[in-house]
Amino acid sequence: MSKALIVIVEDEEDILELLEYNLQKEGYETVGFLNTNSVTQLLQEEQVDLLLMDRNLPGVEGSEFVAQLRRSGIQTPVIYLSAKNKESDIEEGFERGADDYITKPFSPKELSMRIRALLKRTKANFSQENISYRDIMINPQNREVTAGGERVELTKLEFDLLLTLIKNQNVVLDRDFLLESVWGGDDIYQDKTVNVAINRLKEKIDPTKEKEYIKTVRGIGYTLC
Amino acid sequence: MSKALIVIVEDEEDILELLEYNLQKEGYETVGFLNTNSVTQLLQEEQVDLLLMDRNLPGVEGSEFVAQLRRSGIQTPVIYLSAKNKESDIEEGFERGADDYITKPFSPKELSMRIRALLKRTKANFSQENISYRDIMINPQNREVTAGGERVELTKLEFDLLLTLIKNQNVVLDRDFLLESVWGGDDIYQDKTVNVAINRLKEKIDPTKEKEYIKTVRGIGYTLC
DNA sequence: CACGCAGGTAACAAAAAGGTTACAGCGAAG
DNA sequence: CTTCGCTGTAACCTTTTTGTTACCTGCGTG
Repeated sequence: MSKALIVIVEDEEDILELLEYNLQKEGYETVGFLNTNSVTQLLQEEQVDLLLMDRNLPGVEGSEFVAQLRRSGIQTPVIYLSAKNKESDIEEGFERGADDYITKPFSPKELSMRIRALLKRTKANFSQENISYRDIMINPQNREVTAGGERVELTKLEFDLLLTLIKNQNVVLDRDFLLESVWGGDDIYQDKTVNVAINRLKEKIDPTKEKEYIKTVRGIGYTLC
Repeated sequence: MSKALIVIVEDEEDILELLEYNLQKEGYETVGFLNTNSVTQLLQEEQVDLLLMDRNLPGVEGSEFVAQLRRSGIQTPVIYLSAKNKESDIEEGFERGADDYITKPFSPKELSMRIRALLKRTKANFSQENISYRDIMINPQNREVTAGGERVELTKLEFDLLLTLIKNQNVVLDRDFLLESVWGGDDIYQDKTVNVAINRLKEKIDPTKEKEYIKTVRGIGYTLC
């Protein structure tokens, strides 16, 4: 199991550094931000395990930011760090999607324990692994494919084809194998069917034909390697 | 969707009653104990969703009891209620398997929020929170739905369908899954049944067809993303 | 350098899939 | 007992996907 990735948003640079230092020492991978600007993007692109969030940020209120995240479907666990310790503040924090709420000043040790407790409960649930090859990323859960950062729309057949190619990267797959595993072995198809499907797939993931993801192996079939 | 079951261990009868009263008011099912004697048995036999644990029990120390539970493989989430608020005590509590640690005196409201936050992560279905997707808000308690601020009247089927779609947003749900989880796996239905139901749902939550909440994934099923 | 063959391309038609509407059976409410 | 609303099915239409065919391209060998 790889290191958990923790994103920290804290506007005071000293505190941010201290937090990062402590958490890295505990064996976490950390990314720090001084404001919320590019956090959303990171959360969408990377598998972030935990968000440590100062509530007293200049500009956007931390909890409002989290509420936005929740509305857009991002369920990353959140722990608030806050000097606001009025009961109503804490309530509001939880209402807006917090998983835990720690009031400053806090002991680094307690923070660490709370992080561990929360990760224990959540790490397992977020195990949607993305499969990838070079700059192609595939999310099997929602069947989204990006190539070179660009979103690519694939049909069912194309998606299935790409998936088996990527799952078997570095192996040359012959047409019979592909027909069997992608098309399903019952019906009878021609070998050419594979060629055409591969072609359509190539056209979509690499329209300019610069990347040459899929290599043709003459006389056998195709491979990603 | 049934109520979450919370077991409370607290030796002071007054406090125990107060806790039970508050939590039942929040819609939880509770079982109270004045000591740890028969708690283990209950945890093994029933599907208990949360254990609220006083640390200062006569006889066995609360955290020692939880440590034993963990050793015997019981992973029920635990929140400690404790007057012990020394840093070392809190650390020890977490080390011995706590998921959260609340120091007395605490506000009933904060306890309730922390319970909800923890259940959200451990038992997604018991969340009492409103679930939402974009500008659709759904209240599972009274089955009220609003889309774009407008109240929408849904039939039971439509509601259940929307709920599972929202709960699984960002995941493509195929028709078999939907038939299984919304219609119930016993009877046999046609795939087309899903199409028609989705259509009726679309018509109600987005009559003008501008929002396009529900995306069709050709060859697979539907998704909210 | 030319020939043959495997693979690429493009066009087309069949098939598959989804949307839409209508209708009938069923059960709940009155 | 009647009525009304919900829901599954069927029929029909539209759109998208995909297998096939025909033809072109280019590689590799003799």
